[in-house]
Amino acid sequence: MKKYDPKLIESKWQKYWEKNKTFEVTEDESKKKFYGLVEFPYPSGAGLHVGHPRPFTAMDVITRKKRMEGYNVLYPMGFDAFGLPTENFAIKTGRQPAEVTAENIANFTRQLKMLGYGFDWSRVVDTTNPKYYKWTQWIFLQLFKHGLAYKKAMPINWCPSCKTGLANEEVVDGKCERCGTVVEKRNKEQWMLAITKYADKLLAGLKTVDYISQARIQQENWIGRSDGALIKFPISNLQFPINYQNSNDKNYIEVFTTRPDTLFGATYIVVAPEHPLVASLLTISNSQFPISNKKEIEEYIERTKKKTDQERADATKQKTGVELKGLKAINPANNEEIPIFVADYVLASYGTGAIMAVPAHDERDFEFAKKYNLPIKKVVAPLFTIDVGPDRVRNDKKTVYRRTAYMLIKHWSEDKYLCLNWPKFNWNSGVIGGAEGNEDIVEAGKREILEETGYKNTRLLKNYGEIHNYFFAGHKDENRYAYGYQLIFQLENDEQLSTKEADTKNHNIVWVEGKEMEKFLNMPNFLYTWKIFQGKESECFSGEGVAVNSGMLNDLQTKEAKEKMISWLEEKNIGKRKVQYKLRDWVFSRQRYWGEPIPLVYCEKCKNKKYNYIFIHAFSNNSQHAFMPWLKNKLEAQGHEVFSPDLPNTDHPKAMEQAEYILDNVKLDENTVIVTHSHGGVVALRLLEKSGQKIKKLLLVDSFIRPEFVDKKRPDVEASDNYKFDFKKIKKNCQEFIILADKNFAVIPKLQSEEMAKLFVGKLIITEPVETHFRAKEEQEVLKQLENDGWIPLPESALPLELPKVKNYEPTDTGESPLASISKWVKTKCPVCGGPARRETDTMPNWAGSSWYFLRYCDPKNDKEFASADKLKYWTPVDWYNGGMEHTVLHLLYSRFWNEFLYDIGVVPTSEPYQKRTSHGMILAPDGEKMSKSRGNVINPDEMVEKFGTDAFRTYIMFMGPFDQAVVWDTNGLVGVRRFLEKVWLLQDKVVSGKSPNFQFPISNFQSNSNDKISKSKIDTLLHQTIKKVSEDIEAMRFNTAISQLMILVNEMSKEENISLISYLLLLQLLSPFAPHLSEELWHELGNKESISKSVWPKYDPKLIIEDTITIAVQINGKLRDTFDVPTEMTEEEVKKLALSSEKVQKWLEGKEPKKVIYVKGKLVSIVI
RNA sequence: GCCCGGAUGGCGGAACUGGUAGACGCACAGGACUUAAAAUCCUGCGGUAGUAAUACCGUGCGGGUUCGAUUCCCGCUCUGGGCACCA
Repeated sequence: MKKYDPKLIESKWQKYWEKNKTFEVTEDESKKKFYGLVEFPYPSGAGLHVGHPRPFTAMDVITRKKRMEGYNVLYPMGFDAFGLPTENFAIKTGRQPAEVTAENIANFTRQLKMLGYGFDWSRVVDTTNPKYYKWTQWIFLQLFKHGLAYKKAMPINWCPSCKTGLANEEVVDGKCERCGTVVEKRNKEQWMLAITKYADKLLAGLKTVDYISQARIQQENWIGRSDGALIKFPISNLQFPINYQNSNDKNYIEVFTTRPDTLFGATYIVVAPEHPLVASLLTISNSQFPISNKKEIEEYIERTKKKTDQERADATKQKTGVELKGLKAINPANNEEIPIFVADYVLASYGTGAIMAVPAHDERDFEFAKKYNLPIKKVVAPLFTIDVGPDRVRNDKKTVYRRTAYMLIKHWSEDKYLCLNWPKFNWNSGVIGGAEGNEDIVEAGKREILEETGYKNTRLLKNYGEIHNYFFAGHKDENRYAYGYQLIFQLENDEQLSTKEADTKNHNIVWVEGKEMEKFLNMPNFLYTWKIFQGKESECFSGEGVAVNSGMLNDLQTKEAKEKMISWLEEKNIGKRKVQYKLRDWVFSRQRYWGEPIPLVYCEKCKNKKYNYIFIHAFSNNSQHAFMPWLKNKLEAQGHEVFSPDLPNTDHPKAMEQAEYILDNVKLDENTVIVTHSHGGVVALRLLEKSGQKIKKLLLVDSFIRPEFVDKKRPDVEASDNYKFDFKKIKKNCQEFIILADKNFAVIPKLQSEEMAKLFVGKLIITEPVETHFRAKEEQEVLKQLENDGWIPLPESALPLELPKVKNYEPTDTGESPLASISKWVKTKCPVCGGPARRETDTMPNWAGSSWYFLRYCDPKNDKEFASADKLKYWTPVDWYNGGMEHTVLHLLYSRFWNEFLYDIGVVPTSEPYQKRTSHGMILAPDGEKMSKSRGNVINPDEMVEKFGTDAFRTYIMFMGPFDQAVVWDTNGLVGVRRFLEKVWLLQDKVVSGKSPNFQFPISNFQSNSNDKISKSKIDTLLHQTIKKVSEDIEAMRFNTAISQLMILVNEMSKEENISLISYLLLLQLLSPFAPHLSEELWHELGNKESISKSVWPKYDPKLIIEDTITIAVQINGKLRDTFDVPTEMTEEEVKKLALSSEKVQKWLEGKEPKKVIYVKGKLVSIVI
């Protein structure tokens, strides 16, 4: 027998697989597909470290097994190569990033091939290859054309010393990583992607996929849906008249709150330092608006600029803020005037950037209010409803409502408290007293103390406000709903009535030491009050309860109170229901060189171009309320022509008649833009069909193509047309279609809008209008869709827009992208008008290329599309995606967003890209730290493979520890795995039938019932148990226990004289996903001609895995006292009898009868004495 | 600070759904083989007491539920990941 020489056999089989294209796949409809995906690596200069192979090996094991199970397996690999580290390295060494990247990819490829993975190398992708990023840019253009990309001023990190923008990573403790200067925020116009428009879809989609719960929960939290309300707080002392009905944005502050039920408790307003109100107040002259502390505010804002969002949200730090002195708001619930603060604990990026502060019921507001001495008004009382035990509320008893004082009474000098013990009801409480009629609750309390305990002189220490209690009062045989008040008293002295005079028939008076109180009190409300008094529970109550001191909301529980408040706000038009997401739009610009150029140009001429607008209004409109007069005014002010006719017969319209009316009165040309509303859409379609003249744009505002409405009540509209259109002709006559739909689909059904978008290949915008069905009010979205900001997308034929090769690509000192200084590249022609234009100089973030790479793998060489529909249909969705914990939020969410969008525009077949998601834990360096070049603790796999061989390395990586947890690298551990493989190698000597040329391959039907009947020996049982365990463990990613089971099997086999060929071949198959080279070698050595990867994965025989005897444990009072073996089929009675008769058990029983004997089948007998 | 995980011998870890804690591997100790070493094989290996049988303690800490808790509940400590321009 040869010696086990990994180097020799590993390179031999790697060449064999490559030559035979063992792992290359094509679409094969006859087979079930399996798409296994791992996150493609960032090819850094340091090369692969031992952390990389963990997920790659795991998925290699899974896909090798799937392949043997008959699946058509796609397991691809690629490189995510744009990014900061390469760029910085290239700058430092004066080289080209492209050059460095190519080298790194070559090195990574060599290392990956060395590790023997079953990748389909013919499909490799590289995000920096123009043939790849052509499609990244193409997808961006689709996003842009569908209104999901927009420019917005966003703060960037700015180092005033280096004069460059910095990535968050380059900012350490608020200072520049390079020079240590304090980093500032600077505003810069950036491209944003409107991922927030997909918030609800991304949230809903999570319910349809199989993600590890951590990933799902993290994503849900990141999207962060909260249900609440927007509420307008009028500013009381500006000159504008306050009128809710016509309020405009100058005289109110709008807040978002999740607790509209606490509006009566809002005692001040806080706006974020970046809130537009603050800036506008500061620019307005002092004489007009008396802000007396303008300077203080300016200084405060200056200070917050230097903080990160994280520092600002840090609840441990003291909250700071400044009042806008001279300005007041009005709480619309009670018309009280309240102050307004600027404070940085409110973030501009969430909600409206302003909050109503309810210090009694929000911890942050509470802390702030304490610090600045602001009023705290309690409007929610905790509610304790007893629903278990003897005091539970009884449905068959009447409920009596009472005002009640719940009192804790401190001794006059010592730390002890006057308490009551109620023997009949098993209550331990403070003193309880009911109030009579309108009696003051504190007076009532004092009176009751006197009556019940006899103490005369009491002084109120604290009043913690209301607490409600709902329970069954046994002594009165009725349910009690107590409007409780939490009062803390102190006795002034020991002056007391004689006990006879006091009423003590139901309770005993007890003095309880302070430190015993928590144990003593057994009524939940008293315990709660005690904890507040001790400072163990916050006085601020942020939970749900019952509304109090809240006018019409009083007595309602939080849920109902919220609803009622929202209805009231909507009715009065001072607020409305609002779903708010924590998710923010995606900052898509980078001021860097090494990224995909954004394929847009800016054209001043196109921006200023004037258009001829035609407005086509709806059914039953007339000149009294003509179509969108506000829009006409705005567009005319910008210099456009607007034709907004009163159409004939609007009450009984005929679409064709109206279309002809327009054609008679206005001329269409290439600069014509038509805006329609509702029925106007039908008219516009007839117009386009008839005219034959090509126009610029058609904006369909909540329009339709069939007379089907949500309320189904418009006979005149149904009769207005036959609704048969020549869509081809219509499409040809208009360059651009925009469909604007009402999110609530209250008039026009959703399906119609979606259908139109598809028919016209148009941009579908779904938005929530100010007024349902976009009736008469000013709508920002309508204007936005008409305005031209001068950004022109490159035509598809101009893609890829390649990165220019330049010497100097360092960050500039203006904060602009390095590309901005290359004037040859920046200056270009407008693809629309041919005039001079300038290119966008920002590049895309690294996330872009990785947001869709899994789609490209399906069809990596296609130069007509990003991937063909057929191939996508066959391979997607990814069946199993494994990646790092560190990617469970951003990368996963971004790529889900892109895929969801591509699905919406009809170019990918599934809305969710990944069917299943798992995560691996990190491999830490031997020092327990993250491996990184800068720490100098990187372990290189080259070295390990050299020393131990690829198979040992792979097997060890899988054996190290639980796959989803972090593990520390330990090279010593490799020794054991190498020994294990040696053992497997040596076993070939024990194979009995030797090489058997007559053997039938494949060996899929090697079951106990085959001709080669395996007698049920100990080894066979173990072998089949191993088949079961390894199969199940691989599926559940419990690789470590799969391998330990193989070790157990091999150890047992080594003890045998002989082993059968069948057993050995089965062992090799089970081992092959982990150690493919060794298995392949031995497999062929024993006479097989085909690769082991083409053999059929073994199945276990259920009859063979059952053991003949089982061990039963005997516990006495939970402690193990004996064990014995019994035949598997023994009955419960027999086992119990056997257990009781055991000598050891008899000894522990000492002749006593056991109280209880519990039998757990096949496991143990538990005896209770 | 907020969100999501983790903690078991000298070390990596195992333990199905609440049922014999420490499988498997490393390290270590003793022995066999060998002139010797390496390799290999055998034995032992949580702690304390005891020659032993055995007993008690033991899964980060403090409580609780249970016949029985590494596993469930409450309250902490330490630690890993993420926090929107690292990938």
